[in-house]
Amino acid sequence: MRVIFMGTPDFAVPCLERLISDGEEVVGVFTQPDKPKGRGHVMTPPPVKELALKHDIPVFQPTKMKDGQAFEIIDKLDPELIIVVAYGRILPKDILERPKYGCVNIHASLLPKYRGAAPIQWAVINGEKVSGVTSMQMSEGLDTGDMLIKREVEITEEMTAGELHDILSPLGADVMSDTIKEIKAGALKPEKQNDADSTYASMLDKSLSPIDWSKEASVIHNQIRGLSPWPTATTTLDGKVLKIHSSRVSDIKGKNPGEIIFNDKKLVVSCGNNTSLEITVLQAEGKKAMSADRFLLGKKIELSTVLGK
RNA sequence: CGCGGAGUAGAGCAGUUCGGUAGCUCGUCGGGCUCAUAACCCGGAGGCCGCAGGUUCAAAUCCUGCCUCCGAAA
Repeated sequence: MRVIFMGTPDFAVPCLERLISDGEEVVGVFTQPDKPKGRGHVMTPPPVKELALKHDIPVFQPTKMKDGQAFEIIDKLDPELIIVVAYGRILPKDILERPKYGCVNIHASLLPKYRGAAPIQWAVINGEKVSGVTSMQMSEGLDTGDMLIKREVEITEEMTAGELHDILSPLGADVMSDTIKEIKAGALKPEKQNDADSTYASMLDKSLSPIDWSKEASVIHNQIRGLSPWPTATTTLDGKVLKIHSSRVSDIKGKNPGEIIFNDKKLVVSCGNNTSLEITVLQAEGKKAMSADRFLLGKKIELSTVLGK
């Protein structure tokens, strides 16, 4: 089948790989423009672009989708189907309707929950026990299209958003592959989303990072793993920012929120409602991430020190 | 030329301001104590102080260049 692939970050890479290995005719790849990245602000192509170039697939990186130029390109490529995975752009109606089989999106949540930009992270932050991948027939709204295939995975207590990402990303490729098979077979039964049940997962930013130690330990734990590896939960110690990468709910009885109540090989912090949280992996300014016991070897933290102030 | 921080024993750090014998915590190895231990006591090994050059009687420390890592930028 003649397919155009649209996607940008790592999450989308397994899908493009699968399209290629499934033998689909990928006639073009759309991805976000290169951006300055890393130290020295080196212009870096998105992961999807690198893969596409490796396979000599034409790459397009328009800055606008609505000015008609994108449509023109797509019209010439004459695709039967467009697959969209974490592309990061809204497609106008004329593009959505151009391919014979329309546009299919692979979304990293169980729709209609967690529509939007950061479904994986918000599922973890909210302490969900399950997540998954949904493929849908795209419509004009944001992630509102009819659902085609849905697959679930469990979110465990200690799982981070990064780990869930790495599970859902290849699962997305499976769902995509199956969806295309069924399109060919004409076997799909699109299911409408119940808008009343929908929730929206907005883009993450650093304003979500600071930890409020007066919240319960489990809530903070979810925040920490949901914001890992980016933008990461943070607190402060001696006026310096500490990134908290990983934690565990402790059964020690908490006292004043933010207070260190255990500093021997383990680092345990009081949280709200007499709960407490063990910090297991953290990162000081200018340093690499390290386990709490190693951090304590070089930095003595007195009991009753209060974090976040 | 984008900006900020950092490289010292296997790990995490101090020492650098003001040049003068390489330190701490932990690990590791050996011994001791103990019913026993991840606990406690004694002892040992382990370092081109990121690399290269310069200044100096003398450089981890001051100067110059380079390398690597982290942050910032989503």
